[in-house]
Amino acid sequence: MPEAQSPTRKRIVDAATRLFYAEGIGRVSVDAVAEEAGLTKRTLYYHFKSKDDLIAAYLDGRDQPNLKRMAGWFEAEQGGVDSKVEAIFANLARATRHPKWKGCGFLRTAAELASMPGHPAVKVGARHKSNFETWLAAELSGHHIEGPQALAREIVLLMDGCFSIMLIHRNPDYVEAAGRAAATLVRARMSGSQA
Amino acid sequence: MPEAQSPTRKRIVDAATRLFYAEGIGRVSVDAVAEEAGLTKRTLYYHFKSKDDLIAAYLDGRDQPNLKRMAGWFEAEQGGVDSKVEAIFANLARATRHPKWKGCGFLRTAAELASMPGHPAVKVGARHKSNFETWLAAELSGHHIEGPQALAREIVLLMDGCFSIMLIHRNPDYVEAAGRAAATLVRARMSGSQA
DNA sequence: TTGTGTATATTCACTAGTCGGTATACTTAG
DNA sequence: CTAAGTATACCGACTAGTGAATATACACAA
Repeated sequence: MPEAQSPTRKRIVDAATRLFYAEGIGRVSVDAVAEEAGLTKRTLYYHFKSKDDLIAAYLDGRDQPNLKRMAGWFEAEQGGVDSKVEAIFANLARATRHPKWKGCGFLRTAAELASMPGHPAVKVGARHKSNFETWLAAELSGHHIEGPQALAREIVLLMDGCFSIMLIHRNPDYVEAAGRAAATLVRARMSGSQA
Repeated sequence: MPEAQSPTRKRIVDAATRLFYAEGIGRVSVDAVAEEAGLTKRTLYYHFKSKDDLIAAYLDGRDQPNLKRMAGWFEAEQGGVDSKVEAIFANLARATRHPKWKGCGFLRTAAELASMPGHPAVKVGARHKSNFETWLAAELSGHHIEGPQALAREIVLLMDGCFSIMLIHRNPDYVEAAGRAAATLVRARMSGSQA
């Protein structure tokens, strides 16, 4: 029985994270992950019962870092809520320009597992996306916004639209456009506003 | 040299379409496509030079049918442009309830090929998405809408957000929410309107 | 009408390599 | 001595792609 917080386990997850994100879960073999981690496949299978298990662990490890990154962008912006939302997209547009950027790992994994809706990794992804939506709704509350939950969902849709379409067009203009649309939706729900 | 419109070639593309959409391009072998088409792998390789070539042909065959489906939904709605746009999402929400629905084939393929941005199938997908955006912008023009191109792009982002997030949550409420957001964005750009 | 050449289209059998997963044995720390 | 952890070596199944032979159909000459 392997320890949940074993350093070896962490090395495996780190290696899996690098490879799975860069190449996609279907294009990376367990052998490749083991080699990247500097150990043998048998050791990997001592710490994880299957590749599916490892995929879920990979996504689980990305949940909090991703949320903190988004929250950091949101909080760093000094303007109103609409500006804070738009700032997330502005930072995202910058991130997509990085050569190693390959979209959202959660969405890409869900796309690869579209024929297995109950896959544990998809459940981890669903939890992450819900976490983000809930966090955003909380941030939007108490700013004279009607329906912060509904607004958070609309913004999530725009953001995931960015992630997906960027893999097709590779054109950050789409992310900027999404940011403007998100700001429009925020202002449309601000009481006393007419645009 | 195989004919471009050979009936055998069509059988292969049809078989590939069924399997690739249902399982994903990475989870379907060339052998499986050949068997589904009722011929041998060697024959398949007579008509297509590689699996990548076949994947591109699969997506190319979905371009026009997909566009016509969207256009049909748009035109069938009797109300204003905002209602017509929302109708696309309403129909989409219904489509996502079908058990065989597995998201957008173009986006899923792009997600699987995220590490190969120049892949011919990704280019086919980019052309399809551009075709849709261009068609929508044309439909939005001439209805007292400011910036129909920018609006079409925002709607595309919401739609692709639906496709992606539905693979994670499998909850059609997201599609309905996207439809309402799209209608809001349309009305925000209608001259003389205050919402 | 018959025979022959040629291009298209299809099959069987195969390669060389990769896949996820495991049986077995060894090392090392308590 | 025991048990956790790691290594070597292997499994059967599957992978994309190919070599060589062959079936089919039609053009054209005798």
